[in-house]
This record gives sequence, structure tokens and C-alpha cells, in this order.
Amino acid sequence: MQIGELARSTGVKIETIRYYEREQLLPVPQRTDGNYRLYSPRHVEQLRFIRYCRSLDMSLEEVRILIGVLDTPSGSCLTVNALLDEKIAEVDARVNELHKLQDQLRQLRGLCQQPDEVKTCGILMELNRSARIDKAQI
Amino acid sequence: MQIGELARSTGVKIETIRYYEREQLLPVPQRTDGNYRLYSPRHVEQLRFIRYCRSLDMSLEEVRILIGVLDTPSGSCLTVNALLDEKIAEVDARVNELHKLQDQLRQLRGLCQQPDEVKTCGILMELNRSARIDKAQI
DNA sequence: TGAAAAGCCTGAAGTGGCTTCAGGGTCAAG
DNA sequence: CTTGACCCTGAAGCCACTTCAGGCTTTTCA
Ligand SMILES: [Zn+2]
Ligand SMILES: [Zn+2]
Ligand SMILES: [Zn+2]
Ligand SMILES: [Zn+2]
Repeated sequence: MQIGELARSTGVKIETIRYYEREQLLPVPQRTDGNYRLYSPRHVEQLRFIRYCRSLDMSLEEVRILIGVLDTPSGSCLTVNALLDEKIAEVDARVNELHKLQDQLRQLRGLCQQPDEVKTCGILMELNRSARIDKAQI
Repeated sequence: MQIGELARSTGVKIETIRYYEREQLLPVPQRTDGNYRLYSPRHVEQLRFIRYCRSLDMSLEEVRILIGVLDTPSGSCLTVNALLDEKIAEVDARVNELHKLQDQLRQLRGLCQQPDEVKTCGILMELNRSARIDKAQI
């Protein structure tokens, strides 16, 4: 299986596949005489695993760790549990932030129902006012 | 006011302030004889404005647009309304994604209550199984 | 047979929003 | 007069890719 077929069958771009190889997330594939990469079903599986982990918001570093764990089947899975707990906490925190942000944005948007001149726009006045008294840092 | 004082009084790092200047988000400040930057209250105000917008998850490009709008007080504020509407939609979409992610992560985490060997860990088995049937792309 | 088209290769640079680093210069206090 | 706090510049690093430049290989089809 060449890289194009792997890309089509997983929905991952060719460049991304080569990038994962450079980053050592995918094993080095065989090559044809013409220097084309040749992949096995094992590669398909691992690439799908990577993308599924990425869809769970894991970083490539975390995926690397998980792949390492999978490669030592007799080890303990404490690492995996810790990684997931941390990830859950991160996502919860981010959701809370975004909820606050939703409130702020909607409130701000409500300040201009009838679009008018910039200098009297409730949104821009509020942006300037809030900035002046803002204490929250990113 | 030198850059250090501006940094302290706004909570923005010195390097970030210089970066904003390079990116033309802050007006070029005066300089002392020794080539130190000298800031005015106008700079403090604009820097706070930038940071407040950033805390609302706006990109620097969007902040640039808002600054441009503010600089033409007789124009209309339609741009601002559109920008906010788009931002609200983005945040709503992201929150929905993260809610789904929370569910997935918690469910996954529930698959390993008693940490055991990697090869029998419910989490890792599920990660592999899901990857095989996964259709969702990022 | 030969040329175009489709597919693949590499290495480097670009993206955003900064942060960090290397290697300096300036200025006030002791 | 030296120490230390403060400031300067330009370049590189971070993540997870994407894009680009320039060239090689294989297939197709006239
Ligand atoms: Zn919610
Ligand atoms: Zn308005
Ligand atoms: Zn839910
Ligand atoms: Zn387990």
C-alpha cells in the first residue's frame, strides 16, 4: 500500500503521514525500488490509533507515551489512567472558561442592536471601558 | 514610562509588548537618548484593549480590525457586530465539541477502575477498538 | 514510442502567538 | 568604578501541521 492509498483510507493527509514518520510516531515503512513508501496493515492501525487519540485532544507527546505503553503489554496501566485524569481536568477547566466567555460575548453583543456610528456603538464603548478596569489575564 | 513599568502595570510580559509593536498592534513609542522605549498613557490604554480582546478569544488579526474600526469613529459598527456574531458561533461550536469530548473521556476512564496490566486494561483495549472503527476526523 | 499526467520524493519555510536565547548596551547605587 | 537592574536586537524555538520549490518514478493513452 502506497502513501496515497493510506491517506485515502484513513482521511489523513500525505504530508501529515510523512510528518508522523519524522516524529517517530509511525514505524519507518519499507520502500519500493523507486523509493516509494510501502505500508502494511500495521501502519493503518497505528495511524488510526494516533488520529483517534488526537480527536480526544491528546498531544502528539501524549500519543507517543500511549504507544510506548502499548508496546510493553506486561507493564501497569497507571500511566494511562493518570494521563486521562489530567486530560479530563484540562477539558473541564476549558469548558468552564468557555462558558464564561459565552456569557461575556453575548452580553457584549446585546449592547448594539441597531448598528450605528462607531463612536456611539455600545459594543466599542464597553470594550474600551472593560479594558480600562480589566483585571483578568489570559 | 519605560517598558518594564508598562509590563508591571498591565501584567503583560516585556517580550510580548515588543512583539505587539513588531506586529503593529501598538504605536511605535518614543525613545530616550539611550534608546529605551518611552510609553504614554495612550499606550497603556491600547495594550489593555488588546489584552481584553485576547481574553475574549479574539485573534490578533481580529484585534487589528477592531483597532482600525476605533480609529474611524464616524464609520459604521457593522464590522464589529459581524465579528462578534462569528466569534459567538465559534465558541458555541467549540463548547459543543468539548462536551462530547468530556463524555468520551469519562466513559473511557471508567473502563479501568482497578489499574492492572496493560494488556488487559479496558482503556487501552477500547482505544484500539475505537480507532479501528473510528470515522470522525479532527 | 514518447509525452503528458498522476503520483511520489526531499528539505526548507510558513502558520499564530508568543517565549527563549545569545550577545550585547545603558544607567543608578554603593 | 564596578555591580546589578534594566534595556536593546535579531534569531530561533514551541506545536501540529501545511505549503512550497524543485525534482524523480510510474502509469496512461495517442
Ligand atoms: Zn455546558
Ligand atoms: Zn454598534
Ligand atoms: Zn455531555
Ligand atoms: Zn487499566
